Amino acid sequence: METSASKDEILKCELVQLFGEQAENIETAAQCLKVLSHPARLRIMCALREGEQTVQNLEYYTGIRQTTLSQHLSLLKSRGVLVSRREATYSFYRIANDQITQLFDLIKEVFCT
Amino acid sequence: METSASKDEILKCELVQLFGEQAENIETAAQCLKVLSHPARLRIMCALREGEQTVQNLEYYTGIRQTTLSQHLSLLKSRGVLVSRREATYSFYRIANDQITQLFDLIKEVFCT
DNA sequence: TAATTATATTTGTATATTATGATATGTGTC
DNA sequence: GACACATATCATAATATACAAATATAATTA
Repeated sequence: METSASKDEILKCELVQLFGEQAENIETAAQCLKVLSHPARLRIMCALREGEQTVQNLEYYTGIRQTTLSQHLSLLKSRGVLVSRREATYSFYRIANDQITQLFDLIKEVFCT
Repeated sequence: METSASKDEILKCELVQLFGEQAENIETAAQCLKVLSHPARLRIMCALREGEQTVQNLEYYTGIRQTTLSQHLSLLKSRGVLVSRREATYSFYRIANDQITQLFDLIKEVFCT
């Protein structure tokens, strides 16, 4: 295998062709997948699939304790997977956008069929 | 929110409805996503998308050092994401099945468009 | 204003992951 | 057998993550 001085250029070019416009996309994808790759957070996603929920409902549906749940929600939100709105004392969380929903649906399809 | 004695049954029932036949699927999905959720391993997947490659080619394409690469490959293989075959001194790695390929393609679509 | 409820943050600790250098194995060639 | 090459494994140190208890905040109600 040739290891010329332009190795890095070739490498970069290959990866761009393979993954898209910017190598940065890989970082973004890895970040998002990482945040989804936890049983507790997948359960949260399941519970949110049909629409927004309060934290207490999520606590009930997922069986995750409030402090832990709040931390997972905070992480999911900070990575753009979820968004939330406040109404009185309640926080409502929901899936941030259709792309995430689509990705989640395929994950479900791949692992649950 | 009611917190009756059958809370666990209800919870379990909800999750089964939401995610599939067994809650075990969630664990499996989390495991697989986790192993994909690393920039180096996504680059490996990119390089393998069009077919099998030797370790040295992967080293060249991804820019990951041999020891590190070998460990990532080992992890991907042990989780069923990749398979390998040996030919003389070379190891050829490839994506294990169509489901994984399909999942990877969607990830690419979601994050690179 | 005090008490209550819903949610968020902080902190400590245990565990997992990562990259690296050193080393080992396995295969073909001289 | 000695050597070179491709790949795998091991040990370790740095870093990241997970969970829970305690505490804080924010809105509501008595």
